[in-house]
Amino acid sequence: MSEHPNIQEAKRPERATADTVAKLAGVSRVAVSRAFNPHASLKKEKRDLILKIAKELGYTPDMAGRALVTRRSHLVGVIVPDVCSPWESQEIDALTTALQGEGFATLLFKTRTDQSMDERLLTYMKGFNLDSIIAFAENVSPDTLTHSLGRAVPIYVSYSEDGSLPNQPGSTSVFDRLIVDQKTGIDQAVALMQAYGCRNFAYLGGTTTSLANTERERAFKCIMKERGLPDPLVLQGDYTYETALASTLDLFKVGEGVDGIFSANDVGAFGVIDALRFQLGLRVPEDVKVVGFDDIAQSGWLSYNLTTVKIDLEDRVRALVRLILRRLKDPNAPAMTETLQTRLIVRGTVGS
Amino acid sequence: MSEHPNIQEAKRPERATADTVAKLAGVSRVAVSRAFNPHASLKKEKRDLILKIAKELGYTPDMAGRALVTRRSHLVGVIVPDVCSPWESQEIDALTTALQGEGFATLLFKTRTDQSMDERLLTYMKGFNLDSIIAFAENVSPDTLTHSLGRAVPIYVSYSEDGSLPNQPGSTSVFDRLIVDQKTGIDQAVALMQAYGCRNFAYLGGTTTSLANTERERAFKCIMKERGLPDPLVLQGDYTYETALASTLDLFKVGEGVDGIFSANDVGAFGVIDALRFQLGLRVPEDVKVVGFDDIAQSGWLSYNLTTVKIDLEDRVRALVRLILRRLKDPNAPAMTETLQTRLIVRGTVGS
DNA sequence: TTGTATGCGTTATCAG
DNA sequence: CTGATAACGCATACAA
Repeated sequence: MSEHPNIQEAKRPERATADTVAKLAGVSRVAVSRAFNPHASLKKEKRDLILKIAKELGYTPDMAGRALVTRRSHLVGVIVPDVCSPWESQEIDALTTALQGEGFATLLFKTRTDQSMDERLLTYMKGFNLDSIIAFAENVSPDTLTHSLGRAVPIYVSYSEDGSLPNQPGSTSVFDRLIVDQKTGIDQAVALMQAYGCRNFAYLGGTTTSLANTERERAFKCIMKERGLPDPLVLQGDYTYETALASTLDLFKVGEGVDGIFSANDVGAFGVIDALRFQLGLRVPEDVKVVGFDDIAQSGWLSYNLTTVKIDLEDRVRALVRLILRRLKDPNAPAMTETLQTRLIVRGTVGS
Repeated sequence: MSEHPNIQEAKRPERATADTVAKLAGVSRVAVSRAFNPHASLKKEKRDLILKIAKELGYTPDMAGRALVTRRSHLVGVIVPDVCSPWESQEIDALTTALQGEGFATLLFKTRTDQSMDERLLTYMKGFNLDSIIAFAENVSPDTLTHSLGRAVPIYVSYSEDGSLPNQPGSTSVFDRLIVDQKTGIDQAVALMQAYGCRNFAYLGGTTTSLANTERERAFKCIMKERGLPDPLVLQGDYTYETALASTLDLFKVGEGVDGIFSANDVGAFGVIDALRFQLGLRVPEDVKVVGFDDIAQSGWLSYNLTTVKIDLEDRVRALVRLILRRLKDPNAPAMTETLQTRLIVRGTVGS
């Protein structure tokens, strides 16, 4: 019926805009905006009408337009080296759920594990104007993050109370922290192994550049000393099953007599167990006792049934979300901190 | 030095904008825009100057502003019921990497598995103006997706060639599809089990509402018939380890004599194996042979060493990215399709 | 409570 | 090759 029918543009209809709704409702487009912002004042019946028409038209406020003026993107960036490692995927899962509940969407960024974080990814991320950033990758320093990202205050997960962080040259940048106190859980683990007669301990590490690993190793050695136990052997690792398996084979080729192995993560512990059982003909826990770290879902599976130090995932995610929300409420507040405890989950890989 | 020093605003500096760069470079802001769009024509030395100044100022084009006018958000939505299930986390990992390489960021959305997809999530997603959407969740129909989302053409993963899709009432909406031909792999699995003497088969399903499961079960039964084998017992499942374990216990409480179990996914197969070995005192593969589906990384672990039907993750992700890019190049193109093959990976859970 | 005017940061269009 | 101008969709300040 139109004078100039445009065949090409007929196919994919443009999204309804606030003006469309306003026209149909007989109000101004500001009223439409207000209808979608609960705190704005608008006569109830008018709001209801607008919302009804909006629903019919399938109208939703455009986040890009909104972000431009409110300076809030409702986007939270998550930087991970590996989405597919069980612990991280479980954390991302919980985090996404929690953030979604608060109206934020999770933007996933992957760093290449083998390579130091390049600037390109950071400037790329910056363009999205993230409201917050959580760095699970440990090869990117908070300084770099703070400096190269705009409004977002990064959240850094660290594993010791004394504020040690990578590459900080008298850093003045503000960032929030989640501190995991892993000493309690590790002490419980060592106590249990000791009670079951372990004398020769080995520590299977994660990636050497990893802060979590460095601090875990430090805490483990410290506790060994406190308990009057000899220094543990240290095995090279990288948090993967394959490396853990290989390292364990190496260990028993050379140094014999190890009867207790503490792994920096659960997946590594699985590799240790499989090497012992299927390649070395040793029994777990009778011959060698094994403890892991994380308490991922797979640790409860009967084939492994792993005794492990648990970081409570729900607690951890709640703490992260608290940090994000508080920071958004007051962008200029001083650095904030949350602390998390760990505890031992006793299953079948330490016993007699 | 300024006449009206503003103490409050001094703390968090505003992001540099195109105008800032333009002023310092002595050009118009359009030139700055062009400097960041490779296809735009701009004298080389001028572009270099702008890029250099931009780098010094830490300027990056704002995606929100850009999206507003280009109508491209560079955001790809991924809908998943569980990020933490191994197969999905591995797929998300690969997909994020691939998309990042093409300049897209991955936006993660979680659906509650136990509940049908509610409209709120969809309208919420719509606000982000996604360039594309990949639905790994199967409780949301492509019609709903197409209708309630704006420009984005959804990609649907289906498991049969005949176009069967959930809730399609003569659907006219356009959506692209990735079809997984699982029959080849399943046939190889049954052939192998048959060769090792399996006579009484059981099928452990995934979630009953899952399309993948429905088609997997149909294919399995069809192949059984083709090979002159009796109808398999069907066990209820939901893709989880725990349910698989419980279902297997139930199975051997009642119906004895099952000597071959095919699980709709690998994690389920792990549950089956653990139930057989640790709770029922049966040997795998000597007493019962087990085959899984997916070939997740954990299937190679020695404790399970699972024979399984593999979907090639890299192929799958490449196909998805191809679909996205082609659709963006031509938004009005007719529905597109990619097909994927499956094949058996032989390990230790079928043998003698 | 409501509407008008303005600006957020960018690119498309068009004129030079 | 370059610059001025308008537009994208929205929320805020201000005036009514």
